[in-house]
Amino acid sequence: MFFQIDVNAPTPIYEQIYRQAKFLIANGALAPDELIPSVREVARALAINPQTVVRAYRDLQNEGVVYPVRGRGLAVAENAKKRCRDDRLSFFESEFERLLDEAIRSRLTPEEIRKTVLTKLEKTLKKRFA
Amino acid sequence: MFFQIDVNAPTPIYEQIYRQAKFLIANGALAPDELIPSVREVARALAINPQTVVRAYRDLQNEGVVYPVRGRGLAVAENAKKRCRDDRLSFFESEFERLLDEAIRSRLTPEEIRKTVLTKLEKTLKKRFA
Amino acid sequence: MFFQIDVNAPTPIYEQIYRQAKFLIANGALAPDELIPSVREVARALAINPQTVVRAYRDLQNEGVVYPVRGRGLAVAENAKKRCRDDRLSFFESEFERLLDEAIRSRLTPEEIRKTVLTKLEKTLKKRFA
Amino acid sequence: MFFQIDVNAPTPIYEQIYRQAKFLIANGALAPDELIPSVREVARALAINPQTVVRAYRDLQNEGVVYPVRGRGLAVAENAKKRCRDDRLSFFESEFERLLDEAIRSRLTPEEIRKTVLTKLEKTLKKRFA
DNA sequence: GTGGTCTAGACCACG
DNA sequence: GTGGTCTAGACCACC
Repeated sequence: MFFQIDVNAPTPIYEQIYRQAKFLIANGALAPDELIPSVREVARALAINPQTVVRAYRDLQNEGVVYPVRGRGLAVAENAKKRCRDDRLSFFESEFERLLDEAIRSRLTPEEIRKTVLTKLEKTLKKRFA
Repeated sequence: MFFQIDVNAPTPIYEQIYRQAKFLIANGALAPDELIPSVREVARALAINPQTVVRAYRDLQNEGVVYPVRGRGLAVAENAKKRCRDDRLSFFESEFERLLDEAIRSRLTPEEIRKTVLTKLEKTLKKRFA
Repeated sequence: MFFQIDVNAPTPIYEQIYRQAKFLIANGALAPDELIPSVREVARALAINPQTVVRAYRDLQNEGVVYPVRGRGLAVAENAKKRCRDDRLSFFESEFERLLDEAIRSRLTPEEIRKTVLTKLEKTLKKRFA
Repeated sequence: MFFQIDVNAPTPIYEQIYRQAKFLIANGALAPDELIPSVREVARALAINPQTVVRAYRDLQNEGVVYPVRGRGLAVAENAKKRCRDDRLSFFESEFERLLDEAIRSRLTPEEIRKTVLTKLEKTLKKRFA
């Protein structure tokens, strides 16, 4: 299945789906005019309520990333790839920035922050991409 | 005022106060047996609901970091400094780890993650500690 | 081809076909006892699902506007012309009325409504019948 | 109560609320930084399911027309008035245009269209604003 | 089969 | 008290 969700993550499930869909489009894994997996299919595969998927797909539609094909499903918009590409890192980047801001407000020193980030980063990447 | 909060941050206000109090204790800015600022004082200074401060202070009490002094307020516990020191980086570290996890689930490549983190890190530290 | 549909319009495709068929009959473009275009022909010409055409033709049959000719298709009923004539403007009229109702509920003033309608009306007619 | 809905209208209830909220903001009936009626309040007053109101309010938030005030409700954004003003007539205008387009596709003549619109317009305005 | 809307009710976080 | 999320299930329109 396309989507990998973590029901225990603080990020809402619908948002995880929403973001991953955009990433898949950016990657080209979902091509323009191609139908994305149906609401029911995703709900079944992830063992979640269809409404949760509906919510994610509605947000994608509101952004113009996908468009409805009557009676068939939702398809990737022509111009979606470029737009999703632009969003690609900005999610991650802005969340990382917020994290740094709060660390600074909490009086962590630049050295502490830098050391923690660099250590954790390499350790995690090593472990997850070993 | 001791605390610097950001009402627009996704982190609840009460948690921002809770964390910063612990950091201040770890730093020694709030010494053992010293009274911490009163609920009213904090609420007025930050222009927030007193209940929010109450909630933060309750969490601190539940952890044994502060203890009530009848009629006078809340004071820093004797053994609090050591305990807060241990927590010092763990908040930041664990949140950064969750962020990395989601980035990986979202199919960002190690290179993209590393580049984004390093760039943003230095840029932010430079700007905020210039 | 007789029918002109807009797959992006909010009006269902089958209803667009249904209405246009009735208008064509009212106009005399489709005469009594004349065969209307076959389901396959229409579906192919408009590049739509044959079931959609079937649905439109079923509605026409249910109203008695067309009748089946075994092995040949659907033909226009004798008394259809008069009946279609009566429906001619009522679709448009009733939809326009609903539109006005919602505009009023949305607090648009009579002046705003009148001005918008008159301007748009003349502009559109001019452009489309130039 | 602020909102007037028609449960029998083809327009979804949540969209009726969404639109009327924008109109009220454009009118100044809902001022910047003022709290809009709560989800529960609206649901009770209109005798509809709170989720339906939630849906409308979420759309307003996504557009940046209202913003959440933690624990208190949703407030009108500073720049919302201008934006809503711009949208004010465009809903009505674009729907009217779609209606005209379909009338033309249905082979109504310019004269028929003009006569129907003008008659219905004056009759409705007279009746509703008598 | 598809998505869209609505209802009903639960639980949570926040102030 | 507020909004946010999720579940469960119904009914509809469309193809």
